[in-house]
Amino acid sequence: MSRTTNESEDGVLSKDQIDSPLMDESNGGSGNGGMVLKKGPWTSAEDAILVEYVKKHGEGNWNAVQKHSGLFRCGKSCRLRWANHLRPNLKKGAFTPEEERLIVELHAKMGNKWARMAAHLPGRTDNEIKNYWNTRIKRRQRAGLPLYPPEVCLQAFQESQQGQSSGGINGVDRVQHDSMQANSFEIPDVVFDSLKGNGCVLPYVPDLPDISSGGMLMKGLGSAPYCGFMPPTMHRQKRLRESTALFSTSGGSFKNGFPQFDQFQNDTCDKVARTFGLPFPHDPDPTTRSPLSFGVIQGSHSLSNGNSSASKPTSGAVKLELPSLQYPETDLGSWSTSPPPPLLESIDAFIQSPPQVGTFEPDCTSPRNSGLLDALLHEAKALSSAKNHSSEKSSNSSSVTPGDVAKGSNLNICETEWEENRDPISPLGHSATSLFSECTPISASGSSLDEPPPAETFTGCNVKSEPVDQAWAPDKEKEIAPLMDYTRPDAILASEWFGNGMHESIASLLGDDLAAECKHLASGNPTSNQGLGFSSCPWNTMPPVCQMSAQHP
DNA sequence: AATTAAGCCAACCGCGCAGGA
DNA sequence: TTCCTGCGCGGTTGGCTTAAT
Repeated sequence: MSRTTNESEDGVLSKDQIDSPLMDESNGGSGNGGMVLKKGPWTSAEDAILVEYVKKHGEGNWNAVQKHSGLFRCGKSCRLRWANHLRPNLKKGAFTPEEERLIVELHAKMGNKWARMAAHLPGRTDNEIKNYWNTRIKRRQRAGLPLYPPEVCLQAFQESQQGQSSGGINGVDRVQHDSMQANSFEIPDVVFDSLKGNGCVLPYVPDLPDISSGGMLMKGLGSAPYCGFMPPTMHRQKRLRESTALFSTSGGSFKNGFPQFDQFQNDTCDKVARTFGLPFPHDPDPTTRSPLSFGVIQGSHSLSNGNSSASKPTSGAVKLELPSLQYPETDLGSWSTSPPPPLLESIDAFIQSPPQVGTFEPDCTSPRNSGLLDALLHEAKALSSAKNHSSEKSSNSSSVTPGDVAKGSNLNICETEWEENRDPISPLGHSATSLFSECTPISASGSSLDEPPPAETFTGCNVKSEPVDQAWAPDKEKEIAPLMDYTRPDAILASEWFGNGMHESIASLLGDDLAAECKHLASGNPTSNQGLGFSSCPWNTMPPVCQMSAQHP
């Protein structure tokens, strides 16, 4: 596994190596007494030295290694080498199917917490898992598959329902898990099964609207651990920490008492939601609803045709790991073939009776993230909730106005702009762009992952008000488009929540001009309760907003 | 056979946290 | 309280390997 190029079996460092560009001269300063540290691949000799050192002195105090062992490596490098390659009991080779499943489950639960995931996978390192996951994501994205197998989604969903009924994640009095540690680390080795019990994922699902609105709105594009879905401009790690800090510093509880781990869970939920098709809670058109429209659907073409699956490395084969798509019959089969019908039914029921956005406790939409806009909206919401909450739920459930349809083109333009302004692989990208790409393969002909259909045909702006272009993957589009929009940041604007006098509150915060704009947009919203998927009008405003929030530190 | 693209993985980098001085 | 150091984590990169053309 470990490549030891620059191998110099007989020595720690040759002069060439020391003089090589690999040597980190920048680190040769204070801590190293001007000594040049070597970079790059480790040699077996270095490994031996490090192993010997650890045997004598134990792990830790890595900076001392270089001082006492003669290795020209920085402490970090030593630690990394030890942890990833030299320490005993490391398991080498391809991940077994069990491990893969575990990783998926853990990731669904933890997000990009590689070290924590590694704790559940004896012999595996965080780096290994991370690499595996990233590769898997790429594969699945390319293949148009959902990141999480339906089973995981369903489990998560089921968990969420249980959790919702049992305690309410949104409860103010909910105990603040000390970050994820409480739930993720203490989880027994077995992972996902235990996940069922801790309700850690569950909370998210019901909160999807919140996620899509508050979370995304605030965070901009960044919610997903996803890992690869994160906008390059904003590191998730950073965001997570920031948001966590935000939560923790605000008295340990957000107004609604979202625990710190909510952020973490948000990630999970986000992922689960995406896998679900994200917007799953709202499918305004029952006719389009089907098991396939849930979860599997986005990638379901693959799943259903047995082409899915995540990497299914050949068991025991170290270097024989092939792209997951080459193992359709194995793992994929289990993931894709048969989501438990009962679960689907429950999901279906959930879809039929999704939590109305308007019914959200105001605090449920409180900023889980540290986005500026989110904070503003939340504040505005808090200000307005008292006077507006009860009376205006229906007022904004206005139907589509002609003007809305007329706006279609503009909206589409804006949507296009939005598409252009976001990272194609961001969580939002997943909900929209990714959906495009994921659906295209099945749809037909000329489409490819690289060539998503024009946004205009898929924006959802007109989905409800007028038939979409049926020429393009009609069925799939019907299923997905409505769902998709729900995941968009603008959905919140389209919701009752936003419409319920929110503009008034916003006016106090943003000024009349902005508020007027918001009001205008909100009033033009063709959907209200159920039409979250068709938040076409507000959509216009979102790109700049999201950009702002995304840029917000 | 040569070239190119994609996959994969080890290692590096930056950041933040915790503990101690 | 502030600063420093050590450490760990997560994201990214560089380069090797393999597959495809």
